[in-house]
Amino acid sequence: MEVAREAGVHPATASRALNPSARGEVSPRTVRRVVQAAERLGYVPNTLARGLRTSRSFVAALVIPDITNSLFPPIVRGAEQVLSAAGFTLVLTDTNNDPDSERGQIASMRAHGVDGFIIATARWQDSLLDELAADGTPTVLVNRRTAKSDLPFVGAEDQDGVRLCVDHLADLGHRNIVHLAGPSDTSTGRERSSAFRAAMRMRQLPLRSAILECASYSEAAGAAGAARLRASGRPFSAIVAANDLLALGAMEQLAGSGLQCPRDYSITGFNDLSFMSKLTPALTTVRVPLAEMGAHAARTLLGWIGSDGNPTSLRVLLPVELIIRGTTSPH
Amino acid sequence: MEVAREAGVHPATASRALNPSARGEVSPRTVRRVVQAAERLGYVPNTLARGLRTSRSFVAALVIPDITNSLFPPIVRGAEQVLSAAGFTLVLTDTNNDPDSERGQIASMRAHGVDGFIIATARWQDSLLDELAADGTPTVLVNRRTAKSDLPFVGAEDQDGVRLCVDHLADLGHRNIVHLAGPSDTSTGRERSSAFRAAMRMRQLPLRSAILECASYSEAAGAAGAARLRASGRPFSAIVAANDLLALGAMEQLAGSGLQCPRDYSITGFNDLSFMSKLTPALTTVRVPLAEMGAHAARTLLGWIGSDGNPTSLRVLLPVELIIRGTTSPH
DNA sequence: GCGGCAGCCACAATCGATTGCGGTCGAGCA
DNA sequence: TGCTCGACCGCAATCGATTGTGGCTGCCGC
Repeated sequence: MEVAREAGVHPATASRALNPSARGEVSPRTVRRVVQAAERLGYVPNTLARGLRTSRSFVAALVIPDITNSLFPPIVRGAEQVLSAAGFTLVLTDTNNDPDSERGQIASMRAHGVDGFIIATARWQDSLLDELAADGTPTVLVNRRTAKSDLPFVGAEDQDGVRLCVDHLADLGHRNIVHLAGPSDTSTGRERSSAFRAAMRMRQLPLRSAILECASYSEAAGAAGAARLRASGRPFSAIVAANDLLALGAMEQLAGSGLQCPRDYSITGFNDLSFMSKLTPALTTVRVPLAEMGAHAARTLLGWIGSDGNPTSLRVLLPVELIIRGTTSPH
Repeated sequence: MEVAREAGVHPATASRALNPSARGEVSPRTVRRVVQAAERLGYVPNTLARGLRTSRSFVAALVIPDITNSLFPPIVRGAEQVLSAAGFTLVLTDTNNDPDSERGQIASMRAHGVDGFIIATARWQDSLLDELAADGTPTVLVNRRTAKSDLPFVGAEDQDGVRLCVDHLADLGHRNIVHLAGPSDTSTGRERSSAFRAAMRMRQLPLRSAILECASYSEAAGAAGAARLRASGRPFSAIVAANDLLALGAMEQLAGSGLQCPRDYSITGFNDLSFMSKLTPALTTVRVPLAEMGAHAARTLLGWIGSDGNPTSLRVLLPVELIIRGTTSPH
């Protein structure tokens, strides 16, 4: 406020004049003087000083494993838009899939007085998140969640998505459907695979050795999974991959051993990353409203921060949609 | 330091004990007591308070136009890794391609006491950046630069890239090569198009109505450019697009009027976004070391911040590489 | 035995904004 | 005229860390 002392008033008065909710305690004439002085000096309040006094920094942190994975940019964008519209600043941290560096980053963010976290890196057992939940730091999980669901979570209707895939393939006449599952230390891996099991049972299709868990959500892991599938000799005419990258890796691997999609087998992905529609054949996949997820997570966080109390909703699952393209065909 | 007063010493002493460079002024015994007390309490220094006193926040801001454009995530990642290794925090802001919101975001960042900026949204005439340059805020431009080059810039050898494309096409026998240029309010648009002109002249190829400027770097603008090219009746057998998205849009548009690539024409892109190698036909394009660009920009910024003086290098251009794939063929 | 020096630490100011409390002044009323 | 009340504003503490200055203690040398 040193600057606005240019108006010839006490910093306390200037502070009140500039603060809409305390402006009533200052005469309109003084308010005018202060506002004009502030404009003249191009005054920007020092958020650090304010944060120090009020312990509110209007900063929210978004923690993601790898920004170069096309899954995350839409989430980031959705969150950014909501947050900046609410006057919040987004700090992004990319943990590089490394729990240790995640720990460090989150500690650093807290030292910076961040008001809350949106976390997209949750593992199924995640002690770090348990700690955050325990000490009441406003934290919202997005895309993945932890086993204990004591933190609000914004995700997608994974179960629906997988069922749509299985039904679609079954309707096309496929019976030997296998699932390239995601890692079991992620909620998406677990839930999509259990949804696969349920959907297959519903259709009375064979489940024996129909699920292969992949080590990570990457093309390399998808290729490795497909290689294991081939090596096992297990007959299959269709694959439900737990996400798009696994599907891509599997297709590449199978192409290497002469299997063409959709001539020799069908495959579905999950997430509908950008460019999936540009591939040849274009990938049949489940579209997830990623930007909405980010935006909704941000809104949930803002609600929590604003209420000073507990979060409002504990779990929100956004609807998904099956996008049928070229990688699925009748059997 | 209230917390470390648990050690029974004055906060000033604790501060010095915890500060490696001032530790000499405190007896080893006291240092040990303070360090132990800090560990016991799980002390994390309050960066706000520190920043308030020292006017150094160890935060750097990265300003990008649209995180969902695959061009930017690698840059973000490269910068993030360098910054967090140096103990800095990255705050990301997505301006949504809107200069007004960019102004607001940057003002907000400065209020937060950010130590410096990395900016990927530079326009050719950019008053906002002129202001930043004028008042000495550490700022590094990445990918694009402004007309006045008073700010350090980290980019790619665009000239080389375009020349490689033209030479490659000319070597394949193409003579009627046209350029889908980027917007002229970006440095990349201007420089790639002037490089195109130079390369064509070098090869003694016809330049008449060979350059079509696109309104933005998007698929839609690329499609519009291709439509204009068709409508003009200008003969062509090859296109040098100013970036991958323009190439994609053009290919889609031309496919709509029956022209197949590479049967009927060849085309090259620029940047080598992820998934460009997965298309059919896979895009021949210029690979730009995006992550390196981000990392180098971050290092340049850190150098500036650390030196308290002026930036070291004013312009760095990283080498590019032509990746020949399926969209170019002999004529 | 006393002056001086150095090592170690405490005091207090500072960064910029917020906020409870108290003081001043003018108006209204008896 | 004197008292009260309320509007308005200033004082000073506070948030947590940093840092220049000064004071205390103990040891050394003369």
